[in-house]
Amino acid sequence: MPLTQEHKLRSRKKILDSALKLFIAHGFNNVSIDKIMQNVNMTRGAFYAHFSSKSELYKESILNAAFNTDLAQMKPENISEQEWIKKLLKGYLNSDHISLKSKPCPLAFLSTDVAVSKPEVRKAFTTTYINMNKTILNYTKTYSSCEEEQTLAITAMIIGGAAIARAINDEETRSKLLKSCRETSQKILDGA
Amino acid sequence: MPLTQEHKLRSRKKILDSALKLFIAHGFNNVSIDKIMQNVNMTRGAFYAHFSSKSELYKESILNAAFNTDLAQMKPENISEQEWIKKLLKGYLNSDHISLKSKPCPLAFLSTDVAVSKPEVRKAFTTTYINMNKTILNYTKTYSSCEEEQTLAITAMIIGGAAIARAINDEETRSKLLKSCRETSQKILDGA
DNA sequence: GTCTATAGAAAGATAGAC
DNA sequence: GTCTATCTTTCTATAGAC
Repeated sequence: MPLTQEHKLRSRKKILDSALKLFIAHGFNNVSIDKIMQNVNMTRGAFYAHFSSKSELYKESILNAAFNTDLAQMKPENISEQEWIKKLLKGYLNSDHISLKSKPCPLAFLSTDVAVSKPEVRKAFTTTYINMNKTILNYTKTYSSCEEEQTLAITAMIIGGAAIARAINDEETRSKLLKSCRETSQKILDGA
Repeated sequence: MPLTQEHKLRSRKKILDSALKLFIAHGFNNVSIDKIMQNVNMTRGAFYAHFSSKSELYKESILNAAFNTDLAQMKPENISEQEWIKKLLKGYLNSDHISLKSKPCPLAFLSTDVAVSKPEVRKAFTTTYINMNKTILNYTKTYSSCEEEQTLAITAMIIGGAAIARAINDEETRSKLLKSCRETSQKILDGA
């Protein structure tokens, strides 16, 4: 790969990571292209060498985020499917995730913005959501009678739980909510 | 009550309803004060006789919406608590609710916007969320061993389910998701 | 590929007339 | 209480130099 192209790809990746972080932290409309580019030490002009519009950036940053989540990584070989899912759930319904200290789930923190976005953005969100459920089902079906209905309900619960936990500003309610979602989702899986 | 004050209250209520509808349909930042006022046949100047800022309007429209939900109304005397909850769940996880044809739940359709809003807005959201759980628990505890943990998990599931259903643009996935949440939430309540 | 400069549009909030 | 007019800021996107 030529040096210039590799350089371009590195720039692109930096822009995508910066964009997602800012979109989640402040909302799509509250983040200007200027701020995103300043965050990676570039200027607004350079942006359009990578993306044709802010909306395209949004779509790409969602796909990039989905690719980076813990769930999208390979399961470590030394632990079981059941342990892996338990670990993932724990990491998801965790205050570090809610406060964006760990890799954020675009499904939990962007839903409102996505609902009013262009079709291409909603498509990226939809694909990410479907893949999340498929991946979880592939793990859970190896150790429980879990079917699609259960994974759809569980992902709704954990995505909803994370979204609410981030929106509310009462710490006691937040930790009760996260605990309830952790325990109830685990129960559904174990009992299924 | 003087005629002018009654008139003012009527105007205020119209603005609040218009605002909520538009905020949910297009997102907080995509709705200008101009559009909200045009929607009730008034101009931007009149807005500031009712609210000091767009953010205050947001807070008040969330509280107004919470007051108007089906859950906030009295249970009809001729049906049981269990039937009432079942009916409410059905109405919530319903395509009419997702497409905003029935009275929308601010918790499901505003979470991302609220998460990046001013403390007063998040406070209104938090109070609404806590009240939703209290109200549900008051009904469910009359017929099942349902406790706070179950209501927190169930509201996370239905709020999350509604939020995702609105964000995705695949009709088949949407109806599968809503059905799963309806059935699983019902099972948790009946089994609790 | 990245920069600076700028065009063009839109928004929140205020001032003053009626 | 509601109107019109305006100030001021901010944003997306483009143009052209290097």
